[in-house]
Amino acid sequence: MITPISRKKQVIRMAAELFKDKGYAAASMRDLAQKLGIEAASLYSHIKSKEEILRTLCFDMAAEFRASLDAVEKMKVSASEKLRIGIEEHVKVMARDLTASAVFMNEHRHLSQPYLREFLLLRINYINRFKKIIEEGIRTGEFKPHIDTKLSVMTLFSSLNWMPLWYSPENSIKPEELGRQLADMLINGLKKN
Amino acid sequence: MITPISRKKQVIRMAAELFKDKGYAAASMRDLAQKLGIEAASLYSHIKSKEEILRTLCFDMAAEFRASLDAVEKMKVSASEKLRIGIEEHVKVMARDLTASAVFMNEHRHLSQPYLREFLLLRINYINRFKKIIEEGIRTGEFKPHIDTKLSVMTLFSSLNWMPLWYSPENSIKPEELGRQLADMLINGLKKN
DNA sequence: CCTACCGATCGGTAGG
DNA sequence: CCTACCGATCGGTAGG
Repeated sequence: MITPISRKKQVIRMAAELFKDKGYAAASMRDLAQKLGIEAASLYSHIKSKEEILRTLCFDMAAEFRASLDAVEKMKVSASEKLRIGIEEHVKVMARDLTASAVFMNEHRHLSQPYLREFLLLRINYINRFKKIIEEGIRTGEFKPHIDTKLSVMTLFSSLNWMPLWYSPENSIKPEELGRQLADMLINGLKKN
Repeated sequence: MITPISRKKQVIRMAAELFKDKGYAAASMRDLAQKLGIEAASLYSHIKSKEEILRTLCFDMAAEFRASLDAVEKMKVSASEKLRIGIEEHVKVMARDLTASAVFMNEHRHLSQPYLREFLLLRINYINRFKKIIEEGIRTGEFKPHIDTKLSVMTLFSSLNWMPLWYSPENSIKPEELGRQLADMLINGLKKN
């Protein structure tokens, strides 16, 4: 009875690749079955539905992001340090599964209700926690007083969330170094000062 | 004979909204027909195929981005000024049609060959032109010497390209101001210096 | 712009 | 995990 569990995970992992490559709606269960070398109908002995796979991928990633930020918020460091570490940890979580991260970001809108609503709440909550860090940095005088926090935080997440689409750890820098450089760019900018 | 042209544009505009909201693959021609108050079959007297609409949207936007960058490159200003103006103009082009911009960014992958290949070439070309501006800024000493130009330019485009998904000009700052702030954040960072 | 319709493909089930 | 199959929906065409 070890097989069913790991086989289910294998199905989900292959589905993640397929959803990333073709998009959720354009990826068929027959495509997925072919990747696994089985018949389409056989998939349903491992999973309940196509959307169950998407739900698993999206909510598992959400839980990981949340947990990483929990740890960062507890740290007794300055706001700019907190932001830097938060960015680095977010990158680390994505780097652990770039495929699932891409699905999380691009395909969550295909969740049906009430899951979609729940997902969006988790996401806005996560974003707001980062926004509070930026606001703290403005109050303490670490960040510029005039910055638009909503714009800043959305720009931050845009940069972070697209990373899984172009980053490949093989022929590039390591995730830790990527996170460090990304944080440096967003906090300190490109310009010499 | 004025009707056919504007009606076709109307079909494309409605399709853009639908593709943005549901994604290209999940948006059906019957959905589109319903939005226009006609039968699905009637769409084909205005357009040749579903993909023709996507092609029009993607390549029209690409042409606008290209034209805006052409103008910026001709300017006799410093690299950091060129980057700032390039960002502001990119935002302006997007703001002119946020819906088409969102489709351009999120749905282009559903183009079939050889259009997909052509589109990706246009896009990599555009990105490389921005990369050269950043490299110029490093040579002239305006930007930090150690920055990873590929990472920088991808971060830049991530920030820019997600904008159509969260920005709405009604209850927020104007496009020009958004472009200015976005450029400032990416070039100068959040930190006070 | 409509009615009528087509072949292909979809997610999923029954029963083994 | 398979064979056999279902109802629904897809993009698109013929002919008016």
